[in-house]
Amino acid sequence: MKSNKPKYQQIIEAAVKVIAENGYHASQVSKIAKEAGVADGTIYLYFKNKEDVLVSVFEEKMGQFIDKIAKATSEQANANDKLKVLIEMHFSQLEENPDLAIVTQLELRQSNYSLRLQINNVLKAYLRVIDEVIEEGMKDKQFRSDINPALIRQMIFGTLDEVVTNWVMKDRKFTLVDQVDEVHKFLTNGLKA
Amino acid sequence: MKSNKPKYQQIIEAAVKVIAENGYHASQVSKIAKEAGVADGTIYLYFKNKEDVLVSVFEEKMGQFIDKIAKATSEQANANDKLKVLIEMHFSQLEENPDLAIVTQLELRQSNYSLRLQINNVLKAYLRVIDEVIEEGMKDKQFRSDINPALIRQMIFGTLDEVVTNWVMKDRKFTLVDQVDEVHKFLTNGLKA
Amino acid sequence: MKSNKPKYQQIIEAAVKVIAENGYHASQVSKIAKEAGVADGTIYLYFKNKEDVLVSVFEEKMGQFIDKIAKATSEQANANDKLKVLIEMHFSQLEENPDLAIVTQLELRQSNYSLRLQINNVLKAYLRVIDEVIEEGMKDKQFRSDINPALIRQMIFGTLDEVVTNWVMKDRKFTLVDQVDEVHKFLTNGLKA
Amino acid sequence: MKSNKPKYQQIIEAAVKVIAENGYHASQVSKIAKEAGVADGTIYLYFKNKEDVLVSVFEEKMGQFIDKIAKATSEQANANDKLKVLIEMHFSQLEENPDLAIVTQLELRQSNYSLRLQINNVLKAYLRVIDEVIEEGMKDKQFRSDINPALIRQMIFGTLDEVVTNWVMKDRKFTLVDQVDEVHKFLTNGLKA
DNA sequence: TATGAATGAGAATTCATTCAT
DNA sequence: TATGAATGAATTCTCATTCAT
Repeated sequence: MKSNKPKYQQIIEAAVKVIAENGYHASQVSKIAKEAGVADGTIYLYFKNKEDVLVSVFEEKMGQFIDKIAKATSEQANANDKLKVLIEMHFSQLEENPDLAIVTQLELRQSNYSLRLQINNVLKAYLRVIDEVIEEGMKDKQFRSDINPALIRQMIFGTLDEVVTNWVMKDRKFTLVDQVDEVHKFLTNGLKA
Repeated sequence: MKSNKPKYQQIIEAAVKVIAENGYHASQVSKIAKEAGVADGTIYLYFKNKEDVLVSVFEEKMGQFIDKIAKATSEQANANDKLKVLIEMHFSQLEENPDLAIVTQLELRQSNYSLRLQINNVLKAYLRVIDEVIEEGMKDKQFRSDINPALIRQMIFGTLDEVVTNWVMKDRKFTLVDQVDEVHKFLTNGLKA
Repeated sequence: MKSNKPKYQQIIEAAVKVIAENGYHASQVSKIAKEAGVADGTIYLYFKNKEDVLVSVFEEKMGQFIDKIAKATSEQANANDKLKVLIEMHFSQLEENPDLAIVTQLELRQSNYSLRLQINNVLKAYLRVIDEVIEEGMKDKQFRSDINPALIRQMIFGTLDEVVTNWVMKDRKFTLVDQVDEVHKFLTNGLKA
Repeated sequence: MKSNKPKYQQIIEAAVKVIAENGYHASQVSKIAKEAGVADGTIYLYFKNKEDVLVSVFEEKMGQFIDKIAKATSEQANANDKLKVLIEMHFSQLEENPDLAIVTQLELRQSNYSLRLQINNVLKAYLRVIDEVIEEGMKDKQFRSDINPALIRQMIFGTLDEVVTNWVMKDRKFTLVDQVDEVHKFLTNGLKA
């Protein structure tokens, strides 16, 4: 967390709301400022520029998202259970924060290359959590030993990401957490020794 | 294919090249026109607006992409083999067309919501191909019967898409088709009866 | 002259008028465009940016100013007469174009360093004309031989420039060309052998 | 001198330094406050607004500049000697204070019309000193009697000012006081009876 | 006196699209 | 069909100034 100043958090929350409601390209700085209840110029006391606001939204929100998942998996005894909790937490956290889901799955992906790179950088922490689960599964023989961990991690992340994106694009008409078991079964079957 | 007029194709090809080289946001209509060797205004004789150019790029290129995959899978005898060929074709086609891969995996995703919807519409044809493979696999007992086909389709597509995106973002430093066997094994294991 | 396109000249003339009437800092691009009867964007078809408009104003107008003085001095037989004509032309041209006088003596001097450098570059042509008169005067013994030509040139230019600036700042309440004889006498006395 | 309060002087000195180092347009109030070691708001306890700071810089510094020249000329016995001392003092004071020279010759001239008027007002005291020398020279027949004193004063000031500006713009690569004799000779020759 | 966080007005520039030729 | 000059709407960021403390 970059700052505990209340205005910093206000602006972050306002940005999520404005982007979720208006879409990436219609989210002007002035709109975010108004939603946050501050003057346009105040944004620039807390952020370098507009891109910095967007990156910070991702850092703050995904940071918490990832921390919770990392904590929850660490409390599980084996790789299969860890993977189960990871899927559960991934789905439930986004299901509980529809605005955040819209922002991360749809809107922020419309950003330019520079922002995409910074977003990917934040995601690395999540990919490492997945990597650790895979490693543990291989060591404990829950997963096959002939897998390419990096490729598997891409497939796990791609699977989860696509399911969530689909759910958002279908206007969240089905329940995400209800899919956990089947997704988990698919992934563990794909991996089992 | 919307049109066989040579200028129509010229503009499509120019758009792919310009977007791959400059990125989505730096691909102005005037740049595409110049690359295509026509005047700016001429673009509007063949396309309704800029978005229509981009949608058409996706339609033309993904249309061919999907047709080839549909044809190849139809020539295979069972679901497992069909899935194998689908992965092979998905990877090999994009590996052979790096410009197209950059455009579809990275650049066109920066587009606005309206364009994304139209892109998804084009993708439906591909998703139907995947659906047919899944159905056949279930019917022939190669795949489990307790799966949710729609969810499985999302996971398969998400897996392939993420692997390709990763390959593009890593500047295509590894060989995509070398991953086919492992991806196929992962998916069929996840699905097998 | 950079261009003969009519719009180019329209914009130059509009800029002179707008700057003379509103002052440097209140001369927005949109105001110049409106005065020129073109759209804001049209300015950018003919000029790289706002600074380029201002530099071009100076280049065009001072270019003509200097050309006329160079031609007139070349038609005089000796250094004293050349200096006389130079002063006459310097004063009369600005007296006949009050807007231009305001722009060159007051407004464009408020510009930033980059523009000032480019303005100085244009002025070099004028300084060379003065230098040639000084050289001829020294060669023909009309002027003393113990002078530092560069210093003398600065003093001549400084003298003329200050007199004109004063005239502009005093709202042009006296007649500039009436001062020619006395200025000429002062300068030639200061220089005579 | 408006004030003897130490902070007033601190701010004046800071403004000269900041403007000399950063240029007029990059000299924000906050930068001057930081250099002076005070808070932004403190500036407004001592000055009405930013323009007032800049005017005060000119008043303070040029006030001292002019006082010294007035005192030095008053100690000379005749107009020619007074003019000599005036030139000497004009050049030497600016040569000894390069920051001040940059500020008065280049940076403050980029200011708006209102500030220029106030600067000219300060300069009037200097112009009166020049006027007195001219009057004395005419009365004592060292200078011609057929001159227009106001015009001559403009030419003298223009000459000195242009020479100093040139010296500053050429990055002070030559020695200003070495030019005193030639400038003096040029001016007195131009004026002598 | 002194602080410094907050304010909010203001302007250059881009580029998709049009339309007279 | 084809051209390309012209259009004009739309938005980020800076910085002088204020005022509650």
